[in-house]
Amino acid sequence: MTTKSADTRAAILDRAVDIASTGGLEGLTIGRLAGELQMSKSGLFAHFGSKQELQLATVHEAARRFFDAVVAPAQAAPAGAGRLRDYCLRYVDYLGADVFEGGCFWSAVGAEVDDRPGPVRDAVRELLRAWLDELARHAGLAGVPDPEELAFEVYALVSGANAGLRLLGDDHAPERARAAIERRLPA
Amino acid sequence: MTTKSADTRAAILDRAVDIASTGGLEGLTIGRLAGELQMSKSGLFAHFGSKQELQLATVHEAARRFFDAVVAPAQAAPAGAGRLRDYCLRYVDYLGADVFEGGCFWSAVGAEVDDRPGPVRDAVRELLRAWLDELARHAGLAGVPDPEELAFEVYALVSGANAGLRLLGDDHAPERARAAIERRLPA
DNA sequence: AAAGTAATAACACGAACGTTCGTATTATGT
DNA sequence: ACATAATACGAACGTTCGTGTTATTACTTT
Repeated sequence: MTTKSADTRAAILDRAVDIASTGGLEGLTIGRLAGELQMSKSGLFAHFGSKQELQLATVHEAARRFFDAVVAPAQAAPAGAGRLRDYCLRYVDYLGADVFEGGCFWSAVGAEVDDRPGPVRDAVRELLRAWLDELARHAGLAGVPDPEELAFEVYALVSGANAGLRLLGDDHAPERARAAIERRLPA
Repeated sequence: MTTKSADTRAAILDRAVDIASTGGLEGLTIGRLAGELQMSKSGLFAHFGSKQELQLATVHEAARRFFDAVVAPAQAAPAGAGRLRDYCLRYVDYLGADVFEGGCFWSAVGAEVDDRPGPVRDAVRELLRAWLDELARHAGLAGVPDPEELAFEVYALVSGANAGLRLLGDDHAPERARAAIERRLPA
């Protein structure tokens, strides 16, 4: 059963994720969110109880989107080198796929929360680490000597491509990242 | 001649850069800055006339610090491969050198302004591009096939190391970046 | 030492922030 | 149909934001 409340909550988070991907969790204000969704601040607020809960819910919703866009579709590929390559390709492609309105959610939010201790930072950190672990796991299965080093490099290159795309307006930044990753992947 | 006003302004910007490196330009509020420096909001405000001017001055002061820590000391090395290597080493080292209180200023601020058009974003963009151009220039002198690709990769890896350091708390992230860069540099 | 200028402080403003409260409306279950 | 919960609303709270205006201190220069 899909209750009314759940629908509203989903609509709120759907918009919240895009707002946060552009303006960060700081730009995600309850007033703005309520305005865009044409509902009252208090009505919206009641769904979460606090700003922090809204932020946490937004982060987890973003993780769901990332999972659907990058992780899930790659499950068809065989574990190890194949899955690793599939992950990497989709990881780069996701930058240009408008999964989030403001580019990579994690790049936008990561730099924002890294010096702000608390549950929100912990959630972002844990989700990112889980993703890197998953990359490293399949690199390990593929026989890569230092799987964590490879996971780090892939993450850095994709994040750099997002910055190149968003900040510098360099349209072939993703292609640069793809080239670097391709050169790094096991044959 | 060093007037009183210039000294105060320098002290303000000195603190402003560190605040912005932690909380971003959004966390750099006039009230907080005035409080930490034990002066009135209006007295501080008079030095800049607007928040945007304060932000621009802060960005340029950050550029000066980066220049002093990374660019200037490398001028001793010979142009080309030598300078490129020196740049890269200092670029990585600067992450752990506490040049900014909150890690890499450009990582903190870049993701924040990338979706916010205006003079501040333009300034950050131009400064970053100048740095990448300088890296690429010496890569070109060193005979690297695709100098801009190399500059991009170095930038991505250092930015990634900052994220690893700050967000994940991974202390050997810089070493990972160093290893990747070393492997990439011309012999 | 006095006059004049530059720098800082004090105070107030409108707007937006997160949050709380009481009330009205809409769905649900009997 | 009616009772009861779930959901949304509007208004207001206290705080902080950036930005002015007006006064007072602190420096410079004669």
